[in-house]
Amino acid sequence: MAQPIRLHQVSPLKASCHQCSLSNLCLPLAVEDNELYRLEDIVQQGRIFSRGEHIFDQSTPFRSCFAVKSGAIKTSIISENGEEQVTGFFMPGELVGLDSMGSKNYACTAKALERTSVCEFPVDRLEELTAKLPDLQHHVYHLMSQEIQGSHQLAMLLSKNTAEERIAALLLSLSSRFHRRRMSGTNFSLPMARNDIANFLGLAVETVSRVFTRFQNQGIISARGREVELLDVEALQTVTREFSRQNQ
Amino acid sequence: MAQPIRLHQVSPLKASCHQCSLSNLCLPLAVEDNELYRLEDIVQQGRIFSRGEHIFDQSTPFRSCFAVKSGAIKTSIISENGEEQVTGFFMPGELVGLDSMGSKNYACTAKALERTSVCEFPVDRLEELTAKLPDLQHHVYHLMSQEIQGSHQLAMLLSKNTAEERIAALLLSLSSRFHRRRMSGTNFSLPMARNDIANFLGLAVETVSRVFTRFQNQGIISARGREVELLDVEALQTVTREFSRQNQ
DNA sequence: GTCCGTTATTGATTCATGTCAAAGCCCTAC
DNA sequence: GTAGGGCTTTGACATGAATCAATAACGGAC
Repeated sequence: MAQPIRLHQVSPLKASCHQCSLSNLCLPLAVEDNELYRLEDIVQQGRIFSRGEHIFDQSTPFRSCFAVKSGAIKTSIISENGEEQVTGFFMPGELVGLDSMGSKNYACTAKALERTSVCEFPVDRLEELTAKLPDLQHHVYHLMSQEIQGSHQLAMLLSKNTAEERIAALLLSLSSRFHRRRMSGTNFSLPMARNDIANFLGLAVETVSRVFTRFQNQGIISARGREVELLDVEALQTVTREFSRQNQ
Repeated sequence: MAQPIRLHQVSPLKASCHQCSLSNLCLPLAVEDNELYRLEDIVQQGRIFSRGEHIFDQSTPFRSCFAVKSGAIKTSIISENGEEQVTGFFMPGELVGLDSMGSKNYACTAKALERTSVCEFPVDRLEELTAKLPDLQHHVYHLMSQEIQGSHQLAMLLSKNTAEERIAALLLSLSSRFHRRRMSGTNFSLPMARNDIANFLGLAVETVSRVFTRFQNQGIISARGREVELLDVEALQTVTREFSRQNQ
């Protein structure tokens, strides 16, 4: 279908959502094709962060949300006494920073787990745009509610489930997120270290390590470092009995 | 200051945010006086629920958010295998249902902990209104992000803190929420049963009970059933070292 | 006021997971 | 290619909180 020609040229600083392979996962998902230029107007092509770099931290004034384009990000909160709690992992197509909406500073710290590129959505402009595009507003509400639900699901996992159940749940969650991007859901490489997994799931690193080897001995998975293969998804689902709804 | 007379009469079904004592905590907080009638236009005076009644559950189609007017509500998610996880307690002035925004059904079950009255905000109309009132939209984003943050804080509490720390944190959170309503922050009655506290904090009831008596023996609190007095807030804060930021 | 079901407390024991300690592995940088 | 530091694994042991079990207190209904 021929699109009417728009006078909005793609500048080097502007992202082209039209051409982005993640447009069916990211915000463009909720914007009509003929309105997409409005989103492109406000998006800024973010820079590339190398592994370990901070995208922002809890002392940064909150300006923007970030969509992951490639790579992966972990977010965590750090308490007064310096303890860290990993609150999430963000993969391509996912939006980081929603937990800070309406706050003065970011509510968490975001760190690139690997070489990562992002698109930046300045919130003041995003809020203007969501007021104009009801579908987009609805979608942002939806994304935020998803994040609340995911976090509640995590709380449930933390308070009710064993180490094995937690890890099975995480593996399945990652699996479905890879799958959504049309990548293998059974053969992938973990973007995060054991340490991050442990912290996220409220476990000691040693426990994570032990569960991985246990799963391996049972033939459920096969793992070498960050390389993982899910050999028996059924078995993992049996272990879990929950967390399934976390990603829609 | 004289307000221009509005032709919007207060019908029995409509709430009067103007006269509501909670207007400085609830949504009216983010609406200019001269726009308040718009909010009143969409609010429905909800009915009164008696203790134990469901406001909605996970099979109810999502239609509305509810503001607590009096009483208290607990929300929880119930997993496939029937396990319950209490996800929050809502006191007067607080908004229930944000975790379901954009979903087909409610994401949780809401139950009145005591005789409770609510105001109802149908979401379709609320979304229309937030598109028209930028401040209100901003506030809703803010409330949702607060809920994400609170839930992350809970996850941290669950994964990093001892039973004593969790309970101290909850007591302080309740204290500050009572205080915000200009009620005593040191002398109040818990709206929820020990069981709900236990479930929320990922503990066994027995543990909650034991910690209560321990705190009592240490002279930190004094408790008789649901009646609680905080005798040494400092001590509680020392126990906690976190969770403080949970309520703004 | 009294009865009965629910909720709370207290005690004894068990167990999953944390902690401490020590190798081993891998990956990067020189 | 090799050296170094950071991750990861594995083992031994300690422990906080769960579980099981029983009693006690409460609170609503009649």
